[in-house]
Amino acid sequence: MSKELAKTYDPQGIENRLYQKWLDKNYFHATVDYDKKPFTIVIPPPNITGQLHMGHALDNTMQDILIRYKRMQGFNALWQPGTDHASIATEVKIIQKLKEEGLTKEDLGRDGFLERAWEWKKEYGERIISQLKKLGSSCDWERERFTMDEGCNKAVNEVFCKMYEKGYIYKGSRIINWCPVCNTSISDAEVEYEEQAGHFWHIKYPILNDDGSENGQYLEFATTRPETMLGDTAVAVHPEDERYQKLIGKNVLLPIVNRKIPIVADTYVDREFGTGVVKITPAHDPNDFEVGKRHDLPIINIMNDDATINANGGKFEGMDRYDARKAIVEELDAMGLLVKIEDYSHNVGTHDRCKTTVEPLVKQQWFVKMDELIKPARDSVKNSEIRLVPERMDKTFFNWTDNIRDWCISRQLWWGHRIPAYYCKDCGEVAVAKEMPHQCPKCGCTTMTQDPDTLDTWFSSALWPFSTLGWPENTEELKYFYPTDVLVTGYDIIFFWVIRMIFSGYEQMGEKPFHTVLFHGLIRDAQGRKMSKSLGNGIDPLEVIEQYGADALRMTLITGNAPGNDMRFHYEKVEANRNFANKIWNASRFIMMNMQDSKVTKPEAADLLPVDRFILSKVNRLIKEVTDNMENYEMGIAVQKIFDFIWDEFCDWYIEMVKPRLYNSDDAASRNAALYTLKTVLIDALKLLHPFMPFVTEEIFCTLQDEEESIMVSQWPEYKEENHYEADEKAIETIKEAIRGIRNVRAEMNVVPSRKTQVYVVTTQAEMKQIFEEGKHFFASLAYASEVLICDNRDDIAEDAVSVVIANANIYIPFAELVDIKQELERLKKEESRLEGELNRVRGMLSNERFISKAPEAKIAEERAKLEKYTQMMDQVKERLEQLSK
RNA sequence: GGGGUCUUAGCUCAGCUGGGAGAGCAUCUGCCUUACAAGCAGAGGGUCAUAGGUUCGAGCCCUAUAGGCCCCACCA
Repeated sequence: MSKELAKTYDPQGIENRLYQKWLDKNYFHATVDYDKKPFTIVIPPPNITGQLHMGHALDNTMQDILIRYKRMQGFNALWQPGTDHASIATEVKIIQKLKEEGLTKEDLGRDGFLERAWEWKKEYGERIISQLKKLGSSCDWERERFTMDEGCNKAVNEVFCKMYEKGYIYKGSRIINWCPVCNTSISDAEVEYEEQAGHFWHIKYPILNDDGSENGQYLEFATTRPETMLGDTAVAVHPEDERYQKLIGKNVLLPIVNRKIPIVADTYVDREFGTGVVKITPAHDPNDFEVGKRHDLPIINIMNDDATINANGGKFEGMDRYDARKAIVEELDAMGLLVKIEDYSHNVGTHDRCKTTVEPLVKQQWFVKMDELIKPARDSVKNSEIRLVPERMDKTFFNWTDNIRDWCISRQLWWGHRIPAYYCKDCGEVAVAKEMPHQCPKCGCTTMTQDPDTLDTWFSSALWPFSTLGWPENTEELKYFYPTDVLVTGYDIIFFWVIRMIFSGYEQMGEKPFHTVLFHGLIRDAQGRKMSKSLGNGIDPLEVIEQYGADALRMTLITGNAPGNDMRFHYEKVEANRNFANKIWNASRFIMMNMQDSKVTKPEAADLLPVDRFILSKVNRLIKEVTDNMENYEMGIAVQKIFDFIWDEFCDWYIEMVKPRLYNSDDAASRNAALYTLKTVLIDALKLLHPFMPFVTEEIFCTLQDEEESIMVSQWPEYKEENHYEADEKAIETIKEAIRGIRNVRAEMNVVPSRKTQVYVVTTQAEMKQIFEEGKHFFASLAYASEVLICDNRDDIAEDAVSVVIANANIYIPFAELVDIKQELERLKKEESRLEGELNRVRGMLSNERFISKAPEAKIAEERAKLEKYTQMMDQVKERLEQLSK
């Protein structure tokens, strides 16, 4: 009846075939169905620039685990997939490609460039999707979306117009971060600070008399950016700084430029730092910009967009910022105004994409006003409407929400959502509208032009949880699947994305976008370094899949990892998990081999032996624990338990214990009971494992029982009180302990492995007698016993027999010619001191009045039971020692 | 400057609300036992960073110290 399985598990071939089957059966597709509860995850859309990397692999494995788990639990599970246009990242890549062809984007023009971009999207968007499929991701591919598709575009325009009308979006001239290489503004979140060695130039400006003549005194200060002096419009001191009280309100002469600039007083200046004097360049420093606003200082921009000096820089016009710096320092030196140069290490802002030093510039840009919008987002986490896992991420979250600044959303790029603002050529009126107005709302002329800028790529991803469900249309999907359930992502994009989705959800939908955010960490290389292209230490998940299978990779990424923690990637771990897949494979193969010529039926309760109930009880307990762990997003713990159960409890113990019954066809009822138990437990274990290792579990499941079409639509196992067999678990644990003891002794005594030995169990306890009576046959197959005798005393057993002591029983193995009394004495002494330690601990606890009065009763009872057990064991060891010492 | 986090077996890491220290890999010993040598059986190995405190009881909670990593802020 059952099909044959190959001797070793070979993921190649199997994985692709099964994935295709799932697609063909349409299992991943979720439709609105009010009879079922929805469970929804929206994918963090991968960029169309990239290939699948380990971070994606982890992120998507976690999502797939949750989705598969919930789907098996009967939820209407929707995993909403899609890709991100990644405006700047993609644009940079396309420009690079054009450069190889000797072209610039200007050569192509805006339309030509966009055409190329869409070609890029098609090619690389498909590639990343196909890579996600290799992982086993059970996304609803029929619903695949793209951040720049028609619907998302509509959502973006809708939000932009709505927020503009409400005053949340405004255009303003403010200081922003400018990337002179990418030629665009960027948001604060895109600036990375890095420590760089630089210099501190100490410079002095001549102080002027009221009549404009130099008074011969100087004001000294230090700067890391001397070239910006061309745009200085003041120097500032602290208002309470006694040294400079008299100078406040006077002027200094800006050298080279020969401009008279005032000395202003502002609390921004730190009196303790340097000379307590700061040059103020409102156009090129965010802090100076603020000072300038307070004192109504002119803003003199001295730089072009490519970071060369502009006409305001006089003779330095056209020079690069660093060349100008050199020239200006030289000139100041020649004028005697350079006091000294110090080495100085400071943080320099760089663009996270291209690592170019950003230039703060004052420009007209579009902004989102954040102070009001952020409130519901902050409250949602504060009052646990949205739960961050792990909890510590709350602090990171609040750190951002409490210090938020307005979000610069316009980008001087072509690839992205074009800003829906239109300008009248004649009167300059600005009209923000979803469609280009045919005429100017103010002067009525018909020449309106659209704002050339595009939006920050995160503007559209912020809308992702609802735009993908059809918003702004009021779709059935939106009503049914929104709010979504869990968002799974890396902690590195909490500011870029998570926070922005949350406030967008509240603002646009009036409701949170998800109730839980499950964070994961970074995957590092074996040395703990970040995987990066420049280091060349990246590991390609597709190669790992190719070599070891997707299941092994998925296990590797989940095992032994807690939410939000970084992890290192070791091939040894992948290998161990590949071996695990093979282990299950072979265990299943073994079971199927034995089922081949018999029809397995549900046995009578009386036919189940204690060992059967033991494993049924164990798997029942496992079901409960794993389900609890899954509910708490403790995937690493859950999968570890499944791993241990399958390998240790099921394979190494249960299967070994029932082998004799399988080989003995005389007792058909017992054989059937064993087979039934094997099959039942295996199926439950496979189900629990399926979300983690979808392929191998599916292949076995389908081979094992032809009637079921797929494990992924089977039902998640449930804990059942009637499957809990406390006494049988205890009995089999006792037998296991005895077997381990005998094996241990045999190994230590170097008994020839194949040599059979007699085993005597001495106990006067009725309960123990029964346990051993029922379990004595296990000693033959698992502990090389030729014969097991259960007796009340050791009178008839050879004096030099070796003993194994377990609670309430003493096991003797006579090794007449082998045993070394001295060695055995040593062993027993070791055991004695171990028990001594345990007894001391337990007695200490129980004799502590405060423990008795304060500890929970269950704990006290537990310790009392231990005391009894250890006391008995100790008595036996002592008795044994006495006999041997005679 | 502010915040977070880590320090547990040789290595990489688990350890959920405090109640007798775990896994994988590596090492050592013995086994090709008819599911699996990608395997089986056995063993060694840890004052859980340090010092205090809370508690009947601390790897876990609190404080301080040392070292590592990360995030935010950016005193020119």
